[in-house]
Amino acid sequence: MIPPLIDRDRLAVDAETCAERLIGATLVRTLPGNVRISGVIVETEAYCGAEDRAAHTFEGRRTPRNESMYQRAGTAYVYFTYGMHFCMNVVCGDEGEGVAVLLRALEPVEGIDHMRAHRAGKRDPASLTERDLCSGPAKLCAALRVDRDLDRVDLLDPVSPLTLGLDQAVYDEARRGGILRTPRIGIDSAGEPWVSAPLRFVASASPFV
DNA sequence: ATGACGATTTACT
DNA sequence: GTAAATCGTCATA
Repeated sequence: MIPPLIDRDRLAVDAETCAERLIGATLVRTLPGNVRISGVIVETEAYCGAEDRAAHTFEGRRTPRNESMYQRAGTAYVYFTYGMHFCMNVVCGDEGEGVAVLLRALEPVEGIDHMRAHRAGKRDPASLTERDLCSGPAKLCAALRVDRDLDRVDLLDPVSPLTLGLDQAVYDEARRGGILRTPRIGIDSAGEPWVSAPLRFVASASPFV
């Protein structure tokens, strides 16, 4: 079924609140040929803007790359890293604030065979377990074929090729086991207090992280 | 113009 | 556990 879009007001809050709130929401990718690929968000990280040493917008840095992070809540911020991977964020807060939530893992729902094909690359698609399809920020982008073309897309516009939905039953089920908070991953050079700040959120019951 | 460095993943020892 | 892959971006000059 098609989940209704999330309300923009629900996203126009601080990154920490938004990151917690996005656990259980559904990310939907639409490809040419009526192909739908979707999954439920089970792991997120908050990036808190100018004050956050680990954020791309630290000290108000504004460049062509991170421009979309300053757009209104509900905008996608997709960036290229390590010369080979894409990662995606959901912009939150107020327009011009530069705060966002990194999506780190999904529970695959629709288009699982397409995910396999997109993630396999040179490998045998059948060798990938379902748990391995979207369990990482760059993995989920590969699985849903999210790349730089989707940077700056409005995730709350129903005609966008990438949207954010909220099905109440799915949402509740994903959050049933509770939500765990831990420090963020891969930001070791950011220094304290940011390295140990508990800004990563995980659906504790999920095997898909 | 140049160089250092990633909000990572994968394969290999 | 360790290391390679791989290149756009950004700060410095």
